[in-house]
Amino acid sequence: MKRGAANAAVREAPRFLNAYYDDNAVVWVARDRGGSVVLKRMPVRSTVFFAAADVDTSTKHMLRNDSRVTAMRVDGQWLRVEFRDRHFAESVCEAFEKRGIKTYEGTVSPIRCLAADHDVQVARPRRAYLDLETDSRVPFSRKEEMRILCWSLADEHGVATSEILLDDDDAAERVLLGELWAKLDAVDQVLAWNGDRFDFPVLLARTKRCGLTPNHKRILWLDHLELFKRMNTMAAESGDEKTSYALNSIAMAVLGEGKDAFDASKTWQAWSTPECLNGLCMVCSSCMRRYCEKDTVLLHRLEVETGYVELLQTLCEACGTFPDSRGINPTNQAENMLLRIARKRGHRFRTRFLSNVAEGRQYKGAFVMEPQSKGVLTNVHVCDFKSLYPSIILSWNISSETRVVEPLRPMYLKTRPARQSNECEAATGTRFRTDVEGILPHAIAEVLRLREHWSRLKDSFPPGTHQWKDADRRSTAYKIAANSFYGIAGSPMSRFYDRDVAEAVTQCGVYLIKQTADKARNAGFFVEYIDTDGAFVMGCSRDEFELFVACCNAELYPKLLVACGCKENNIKLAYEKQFGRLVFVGAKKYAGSFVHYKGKDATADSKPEVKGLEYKRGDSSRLARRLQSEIVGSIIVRGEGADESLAIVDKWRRHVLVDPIDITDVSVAKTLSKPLTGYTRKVKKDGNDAKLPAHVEIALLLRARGRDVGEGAKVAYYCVDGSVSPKAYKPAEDWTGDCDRYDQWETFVWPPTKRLLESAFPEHDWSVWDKVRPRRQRTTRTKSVKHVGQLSMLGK
DNA sequence: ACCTGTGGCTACAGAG
DNA sequence: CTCTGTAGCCAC
Repeated sequence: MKRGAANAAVREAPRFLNAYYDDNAVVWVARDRGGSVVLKRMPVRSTVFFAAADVDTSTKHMLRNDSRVTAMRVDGQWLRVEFRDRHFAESVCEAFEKRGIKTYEGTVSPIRCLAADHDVQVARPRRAYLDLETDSRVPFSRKEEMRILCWSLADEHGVATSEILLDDDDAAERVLLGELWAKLDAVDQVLAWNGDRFDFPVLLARTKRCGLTPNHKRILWLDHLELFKRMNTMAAESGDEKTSYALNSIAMAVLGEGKDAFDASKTWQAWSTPECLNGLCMVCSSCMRRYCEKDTVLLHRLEVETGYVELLQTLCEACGTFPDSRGINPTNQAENMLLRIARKRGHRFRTRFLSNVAEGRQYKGAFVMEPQSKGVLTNVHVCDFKSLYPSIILSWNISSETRVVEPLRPMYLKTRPARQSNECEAATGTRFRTDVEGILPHAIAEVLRLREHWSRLKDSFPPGTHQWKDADRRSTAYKIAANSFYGIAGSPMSRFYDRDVAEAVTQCGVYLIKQTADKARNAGFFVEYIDTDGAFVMGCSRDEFELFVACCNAELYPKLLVACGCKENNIKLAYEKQFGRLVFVGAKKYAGSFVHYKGKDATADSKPEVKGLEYKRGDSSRLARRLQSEIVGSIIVRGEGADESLAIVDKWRRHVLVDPIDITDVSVAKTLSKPLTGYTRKVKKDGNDAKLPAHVEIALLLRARGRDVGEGAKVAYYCVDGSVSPKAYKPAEDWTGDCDRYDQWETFVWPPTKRLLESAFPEHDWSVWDKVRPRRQRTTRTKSVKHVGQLSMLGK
C-alpha cells in the first residue's frame, strides 16, 4: 500500500518546462497532452524558516498581525513564515539575526523555494536553434536600432526554416519578427551561439520596438557557446580549439566543416543586393539567407556530435534546474539539489546575506610536489584517488552542521580536550560528529547512488545505442553534480559556503596523498611527482605497483581513517596508468606515452598525453603549438634523441623566419575577463599613462572602430615590433604580413619548445637558438626593413 | 539574481 | 639586468 502511494506520488510529481516572475506572480510553464502551452500562476511569496523554539509567543503574535505576512504555520520543529515582499523578508531576517535569533533560507528565491517544496520535476523542452542576421552598420551598443534582416530556426532534426526582411521599414520587420514568434510558439528552448550577448537581447529589443508582445519569458534561452565552453574546456585536445570561440572555428575543430564564406560584417550590403542566380556570389541576399540557415544547422550538428545540450538537460533534470543559460551554473545546480535533499530530511540552511559574501578568505588547497627529475623518464606508474573530495566528505562526514564547535577554554588549558568517540578529526584539526549523517555527505551519497544505478544500467545496454548513451549521460551528470559540492562549500557566493568545511576537505586530501607517497618510499619506490590526488612513481614493476595500490586500500587507509575517528572508509586508490616515456617541464606541465591506461594496453597509434604545455593552450601561437607537438612526437611517441629534435627545430626556425606565413600561424588570442571599463590604467612615475595588457589595448582600439568587444570576447593580435619597449601590437584583422618574425620566434615559438627540450635533454645546450634578431637591429632605434622576413614592411 | 575552489606557470610592463 | 604585480590559462 505504502509503496503504491509512493509510486503514485512519483508519477504525479509535477513536470514543468520553466518558471518565471510576472508582476507579482510566479508563472509555471507546461504543455498539456495536446502540446498546448499551459501557464499556471501563483502569487509570489518569500518564505523564511525559524526554529519554532527560538520564537516566543509575543513575537509570533507580532508576525501574525503584520499585513506583510501572508501565512504562518508550524511544521515539525520549524516555524514557516511567508511574506508578500522578498526585500521585507530579508530585512526581517536581518533584524532577527541581529537579536541573536537564527533564520533559515530567508533569501532563497521564491521559485526555487516552491520547486523544492513541491519537488517540481524538469520537463523535456521542444528545442530549436536560432540565428539572426542584423544590420551590419549598427553596433550592438545600439541594438534597439539594429534592424533584423533575416532569421533562421532549425528544429531538433536539423531542418532549418528562415525568412528575410522584405523592405527596409518597421512594418516589414514587424512581419518578419511576427513570423519568427509564430514559429517559436511550438518551441520551449532556444539555442544561439553567443545568444546571451547578441541574438537574444537583439531579438527582444527589436520585438519590443516593433510593438509585438509575445511571451518571451516562457522560453528557455540557452547560450550554446557558454554551454560549449563549460563542457568542452576539459575535453579539448589541442589549443587549436581554444583560440577562437567563433562558431566557424569550433565547427571546423569539432565537425571538420565551417560556415559559408559569407562576410558577416557586410550583411547590409548583402541584403540590398538582389539575389544571384547561381547561389555562389556570397554577397547577395539569398546567399546571406543560406548562410544564416547553415549556422543553425551547424548548431544542431554540433549537438549531435557533442551531446552537450542533452547532458545539460540530464543534469538539470537531476538537480531540478531549468535548462536555460543560468542552468549551466554549478552553484545553481548544487543549490537546487541540496535544498531538495535537505528538505526531505527536514533540514533547513541558514539564511545567506549578500553582505556576508565579501568575508570570504582564501583557504589552503591541494598539495603539489615539484617534479624531481629531468630527462626522459621511463616506466612511470600513476595512481590516483577515485573522486577524492567526495570520498573525503563521506568518510569524515564533513558538513557545516556536523562540525563540532569547540567551546572557548581558559588560557591555561593549552591542550585541546580529547576527541570524543562520536567525533572524527580532519587534518586541519576541525572535528565532525559521526553519529548523525551530515547533509553534504548525505547528498553526495544519494548522488553517487544514482550515478551507480545509471552506470550499471548503461552496462546492460549494447554500447552506442540510444539507451546506452542516455544512461551514460545520466551517470556523467551525477558525477559532475557530486564533484561540484566541494566547490560550492568553498564559494563565498554560495549559500553553503563554509570555509572550515572546504579547508578540511582539501587538507584531508593533502594528508592522504602524502601518506601514500611515504608508503611508496618505504616500499623502496621513488616518488617523482604529486598533484592533488595523483602520484607519479618510479622504480617498480607493474605487478609491484598493483600490489602497492591494493595494499594502500586494504591496510593504509582503513588504519589512517580509524585513527582519525572516521566511522566509514570511502577512500579508494586506483592504478590509473603507466607511462613508457615521460618528460616533466615543471609542475602541471608534462608529456608522456602510455604503456597501459586503466587496465588497457596501449597500441602503436595511442596518442601521447600532454598536460599544461603550450600545445594545449589557446593563448599560444599556432607555430608554437605545431613545433611543440612535433617535438613531442619525436621524443615521446617515437623515442628519438636530441639529434632528431635538432633537425626539427632547425627546420622550424627557418620556417618561422623566412617562409610565407599566415595570421592564424602567428596571432595570439586572449579573453577579456571583465568589461573593458573594468581595466584601470595606472599612471607611470613620469606622469604618463601606463600600458594595459596587449589584448586590452587592442580591444580598446577595436571598440574605437565601432566593434563590439565586451566581457568574454577573445581578442586576437600579433606583434609587429618586439624590439621596442613596450612592444608594438596590431589586431589580427589588420594583418598585412608584417609580423615581427624575430619576436615571433624568440618570444612565442622557441621558448616553449626550448623548455621541453631542456627538460628532455638537459645535458645539451639549447640556447644557441635564443637570439635570431640581427645585432644591428637590437641596438638601433629606427627599424631597418632590410632583413629576412620583414620584407613586407617595404610596401608600407 | 550573477560568480564552484586552490596551486602553478608564463608573458609583460614598469621600477630600480 | 632583476624584481614585482597583473592577467590569463591550465591541472587538479
